[in-house]
Amino acid sequence: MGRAKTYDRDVVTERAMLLFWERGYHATSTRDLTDAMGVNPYSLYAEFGSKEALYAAAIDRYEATVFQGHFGALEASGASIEEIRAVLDFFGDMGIHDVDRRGCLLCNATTELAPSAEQSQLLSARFVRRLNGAFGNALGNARAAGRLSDGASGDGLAALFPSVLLGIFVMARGGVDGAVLRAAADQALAQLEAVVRVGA
Amino acid sequence: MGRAKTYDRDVVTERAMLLFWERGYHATSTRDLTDAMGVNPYSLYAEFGSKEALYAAAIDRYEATVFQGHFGALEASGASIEEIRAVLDFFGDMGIHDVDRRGCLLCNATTELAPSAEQSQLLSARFVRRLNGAFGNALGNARAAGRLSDGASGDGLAALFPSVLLGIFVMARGGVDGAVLRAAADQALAQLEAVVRVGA
DNA sequence: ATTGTAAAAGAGCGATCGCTTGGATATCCA
DNA sequence: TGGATATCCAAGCGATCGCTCTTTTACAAT
Repeated sequence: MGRAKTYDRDVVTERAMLLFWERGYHATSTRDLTDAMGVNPYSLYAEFGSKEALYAAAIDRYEATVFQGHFGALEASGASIEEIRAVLDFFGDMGIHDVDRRGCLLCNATTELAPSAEQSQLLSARFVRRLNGAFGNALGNARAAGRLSDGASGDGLAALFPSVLLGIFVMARGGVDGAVLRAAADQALAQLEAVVRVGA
Repeated sequence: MGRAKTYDRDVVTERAMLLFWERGYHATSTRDLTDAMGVNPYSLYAEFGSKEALYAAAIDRYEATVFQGHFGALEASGASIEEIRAVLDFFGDMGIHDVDRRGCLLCNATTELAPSAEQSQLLSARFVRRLNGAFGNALGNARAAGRLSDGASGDGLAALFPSVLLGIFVMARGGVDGAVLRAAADQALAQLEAVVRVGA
């Protein structure tokens, strides 16, 4: 039935994702993409249809792999305080981990393409809603387990933490001193401990 | 002495700033700029030198006018709790104010151009440092006036608030539901009230 | 081995990019 | 008012943009 493809869709999508992540949408040319993906222009358009569709595929892959890897634990049925601590602590060290200053692809995509594509609004809203829901789930579990102090609902923190993380993503991409990111994360962690019942 | 200019540098820089703010750097063509500025290509390059230099001029104007207008009060010698409340409350309504979803130009510039221009790192670092210093100034004044509770230094909040605001900027540009922005700002305000001595 | 078929390869499409140039025009000084 | 001079204006520069075509090549089914 004809010649077989010499590339793997997942592999080349991953490479495109990394390039978009590093440079952004407009600053990445199709020539850059074909070079990095090891695929010819014809194959790129036969496989994905357009640069914009390739970008969407890269975004989808990012959410299914990177985002899921970072926040999936918060969405689990057993997620609680420990998972929140781990996530906030991890991104407190983003200045160390993210040495090449890629930040977060979803955050970068939101700020670069917000006004033009109406679907990007859906993307951003879904992205933030998922972050919000992830923290809300973990905090809700903690509350149900009686691990939060009486007055605290956790809803406020479920709104605060995503915003803090977005700020950390921006600062990481901007090359801000890692100590500033660490301080922001530590303060968020302190707010968390303030509502956790002692000894729970 | 030759013909006089038919445009005002401040006026055309303002127009360029608004266009960059709305669309970003790469998505704004020089044709778009000359149209919006009401200036010919020759005049644009005679006045600014390059698209990149015009962008820098727009950034400078943004910091001197918009950013200064929003955060200048926090940097004043008399700034205290009231100024912090006002700023956080204002951006809690950013979903209402920023109907055309421009977000923050400095935040957008940080995420779009971070990896390419090394000077953008300086820009982002300066931008965040100024935000940090502004909140630190107001919190320091409040502490010196004995308005913070004994244990609280305010340093943690001076790191937290800029991060929360950056998150709000991203969400506003992404078209996220205004209630989410409001909730993040309210929680930040709650953290502030938690360290303010009652009746002070 | 032969043949049908789909992918690889690379030249190149029209359009637009940032930017420049030459002649027309308007303003300032003497 | 008469040059001198700097700005305006439109046309268009080479380069690159996203994308497509034709030819060549290699795999799969017979």
